[in-house]
Amino acid sequence: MQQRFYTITQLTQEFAITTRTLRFYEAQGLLSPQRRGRQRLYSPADRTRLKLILRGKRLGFSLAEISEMIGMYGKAPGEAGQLRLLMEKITARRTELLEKYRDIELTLKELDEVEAGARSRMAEIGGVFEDSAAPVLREEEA
DNA sequence: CTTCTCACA
DNA sequence: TGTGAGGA
Repeated sequence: MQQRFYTITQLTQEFAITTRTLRFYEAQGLLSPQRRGRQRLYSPADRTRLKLILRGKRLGFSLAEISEMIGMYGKAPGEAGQLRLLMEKITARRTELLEKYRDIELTLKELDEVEAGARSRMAEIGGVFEDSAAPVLREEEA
């Protein structure tokens, strides 16, 4: 293998993270770049690990979970065990998200009810809302 | 610029 | 799960 390395700043620029984040991941045991003197040198493998970490983060996994998932590389249960763990994590994460989703739906429904109450009360006292004719807009997030 | 530690949300 | 500060 040709040893091409990345410096900490190269990685921070490539992945839009800070040096402190990278060092933090290292302190948490998720990365272990080699050193040239006191400087960190990240191998292509380290870079790949970092990608995995960031992907895990996007999916909402904790660093501990991510560490658990990618950390068992070449360990006892092997790849099959690793994949099983991943499946478990995915199921758990989906359940968690669906639960939140239901909570949000409930809250939205309650907001509608409160709003309806406010509107009818306003009508009773003969007042008018500024936007009484405007449709309720709900923008989706990107 | 890099490194580290400590406090803090 | 990181950030801010301050020093080397």
